[in-house]
Amino acid sequence: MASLSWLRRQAVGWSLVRNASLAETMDRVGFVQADPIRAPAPAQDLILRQRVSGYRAGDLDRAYPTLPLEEDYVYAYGFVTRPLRRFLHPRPTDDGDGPYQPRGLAAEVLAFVREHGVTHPRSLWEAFGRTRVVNGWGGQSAATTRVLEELHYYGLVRVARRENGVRLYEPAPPLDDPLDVSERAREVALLIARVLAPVPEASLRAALPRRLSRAAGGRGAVVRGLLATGALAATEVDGVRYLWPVDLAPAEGEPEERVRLLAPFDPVVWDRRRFEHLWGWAYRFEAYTPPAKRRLGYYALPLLWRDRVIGWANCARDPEGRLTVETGYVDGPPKARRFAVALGAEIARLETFLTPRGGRTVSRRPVPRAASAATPTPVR
DNA sequence: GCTGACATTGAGGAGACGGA
DNA sequence: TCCGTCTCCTCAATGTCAGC
Repeated sequence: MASLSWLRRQAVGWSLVRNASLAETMDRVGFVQADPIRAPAPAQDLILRQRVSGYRAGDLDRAYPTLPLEEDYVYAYGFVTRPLRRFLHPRPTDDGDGPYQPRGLAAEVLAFVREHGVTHPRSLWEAFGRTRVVNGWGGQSAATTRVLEELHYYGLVRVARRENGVRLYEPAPPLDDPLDVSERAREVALLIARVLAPVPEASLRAALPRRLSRAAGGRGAVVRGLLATGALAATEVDGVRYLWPVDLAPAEGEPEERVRLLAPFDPVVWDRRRFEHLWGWAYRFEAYTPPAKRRLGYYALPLLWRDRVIGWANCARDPEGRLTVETGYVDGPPKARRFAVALGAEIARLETFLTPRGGRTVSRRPVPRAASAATPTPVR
């Protein structure tokens, strides 16, 4: 019979597997969410450092052009393995009226990219001007950049590489023989279920691509189909139904005695519904919260001890370039000395991860500090 | 209760540019 | 040449509300 502790064990054990290489890890996980905020490093790097031996910040960007990877949107924006492209594309349009057809500026920009090859967004300014449009976050972006994003979303261009975080696009190869839409929806659902396993059924449904699922009979039908064929296993704990791909073998034994500072978008903590059920408190990502209303910090990293998320940490560089790590705890820090040792080891690993390859460590000594942030309300 | 639509919120880094 | 300023790019998560 499954229990909350069993779920915690699987949530950590299934996700935080360590592989020798980046390619091996990407093959196993299939998808890694991206976020550009560097506090102290982009989310994709913070996620991969927990899963790839010897990983350093920026390794993914450096390896991307040589690995069979794509940037794409699954349940969030991130990096996927290339074989998944045929499940994600062609994307249905919102009106359901046939495949996406670029018009106007989009058609002109697509023609430009097809003619010139790898294209920096800035190089479009000369040809198409610098008209500004409101972006999805209320800010302003170049109209041509927004069009590139649209063409990328619909699979007509791909990200060739990044320069200082800026995406350079090139024409995407055409899709051979598009697959049946129901098969695509099932494969995407299985991918998401694997990344987030064990995942509450409601969370899995909410994460499925809306238009693709609708074309396949609806989100509920996609999940029911996977359960009916035995591709997904299920159990219920506290009235919450959890699902996972049936080929995942349950993790056995005691959780590793280790502290991990996770990315806000790490699969272990991504689903806030599951987070509150498994660990009994509400973690919130507050980069988009007004400073006066923040309780955990601008970019609080969930702090995992063994198989429990017991607090959070904010990392920054002080004026001398030293890494500062400010921790906070829901119920105070564990008293055991081995916790303090494990936290120190994690901070040292973080410092190494942030050190450029072939470069020198910016700071000699990390500076851990206790947080004075308000304690979040436990979930009842 | 579920779903979808919609509004709201910001920091870090790079490059261009102009003045000292 | 240096430095300060400005502009641009990067990214979803979250809460609320309406409709079913």
